Amino acid sequence: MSRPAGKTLLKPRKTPRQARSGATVDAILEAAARILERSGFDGYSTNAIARRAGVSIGSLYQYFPGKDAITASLIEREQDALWKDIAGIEAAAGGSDPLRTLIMIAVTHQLRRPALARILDVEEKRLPRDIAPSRLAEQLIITVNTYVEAAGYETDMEDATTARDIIAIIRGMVDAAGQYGEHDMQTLANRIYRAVVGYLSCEI
Amino acid sequence: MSRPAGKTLLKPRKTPRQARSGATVDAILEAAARILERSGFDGYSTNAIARRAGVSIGSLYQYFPGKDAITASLIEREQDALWKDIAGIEAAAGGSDPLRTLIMIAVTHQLRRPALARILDVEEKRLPRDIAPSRLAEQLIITVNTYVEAAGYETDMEDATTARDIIAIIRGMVDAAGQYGEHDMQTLANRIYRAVVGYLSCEI
DNA sequence: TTTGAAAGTGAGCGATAGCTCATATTAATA
DNA sequence: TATTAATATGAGCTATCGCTCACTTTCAAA
Repeated sequence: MSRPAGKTLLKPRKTPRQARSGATVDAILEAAARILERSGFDGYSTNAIARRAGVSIGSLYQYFPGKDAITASLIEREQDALWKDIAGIEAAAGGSDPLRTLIMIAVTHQLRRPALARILDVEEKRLPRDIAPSRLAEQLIITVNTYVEAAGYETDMEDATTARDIIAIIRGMVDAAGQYGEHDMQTLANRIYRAVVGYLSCEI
Repeated sequence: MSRPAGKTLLKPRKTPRQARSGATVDAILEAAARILERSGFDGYSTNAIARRAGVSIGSLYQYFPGKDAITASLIEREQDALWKDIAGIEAAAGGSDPLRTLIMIAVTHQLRRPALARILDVEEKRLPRDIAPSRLAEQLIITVNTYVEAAGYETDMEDATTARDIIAIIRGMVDAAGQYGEHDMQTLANRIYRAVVGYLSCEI
């Protein structure tokens, strides 16, 4: 329970050099994910994570400086996967509507492991600013801004209000859908698309 | 840390009969609120709550069966205040646009104590279903449905998808605004209104 | 092989959390 | 004023948590 000052580090203290240690880190992260999505914060302890990963508590602390670091790494892992998909949009030519594709990716991602995604969203907000991953948020704003302008709508590149609003709309609707156990991704994506386009078009 | 089965009660174990005990309960709730909005979950312990409330830990447990019950009561307190404002809309004639009024109320409420509101939103999702207050959600859906139909838009009263989407949009945008430290309520309310009306009007 | 670094182990420490209960105080009732 | 129910107290119990460290095992380079 002790949380001395200067202890909130994000990065693993040791970088895996051999294959087996990489597997250990993966096992720890996956164990943490499974505990979180099955029982929430109850039972989400470092000892429980190590036990479920089939790894000793000592090994866990060889790679993570603290419990929050595990959660942060987990968030980063999911965000990287999401960002990888999003970054693929540009590669896949500009044939279809990139905004629509973006929404579909967000929906797909959130509904793949809904319980985990939702609890990580919550935990991300709870984590101290200096430990929580934040790259995704900035990258997303830029990307959304680009797509919105490409679609012919005006935006304010400076304060990025429009992009932030759109992201807030998507996140809000996708989160709610996960909460209510929705599973029809197409329908959900359509509704979100309506909200976003409606917001951009509305001239009241 | 023990959390035996059957211990997750929502209601205070004892109902205050004298004035002073009512004051005790209020002091506990306000102390919990202050701790939460000032330092988040760090330091949000029953002992700390009692100390800040100027009340003994024993008194705290006379009225609350556990820590979660305090948080739940706090959420309920805020939701009741919000609902009281919303219920006042109908009383205040149907002169202006009720949807717009509803949005303004939500914005005002969230930005009055933004840190507290945001952390309670998070905690509400984290709390076990059987202990978290849920009346507001149901009431809100009905109200929003009514306003939307009064404004001339079609809705599906059964699955309440439209109402839920609108609530998700409002919550998402208001939460994000609180996160980014926005304080201009009028501007924010206008943007949310655009999103909601846009969603309702968009025919894609 | 030898050898040293990398990886892995787990008993157990210090801290603190949630919570109880025997007791004291206060306020309403007779 | 005497009685009793309501309210308040806080030392301290137990459980568990995050985490350390002295130690063993495994692997790969020499």
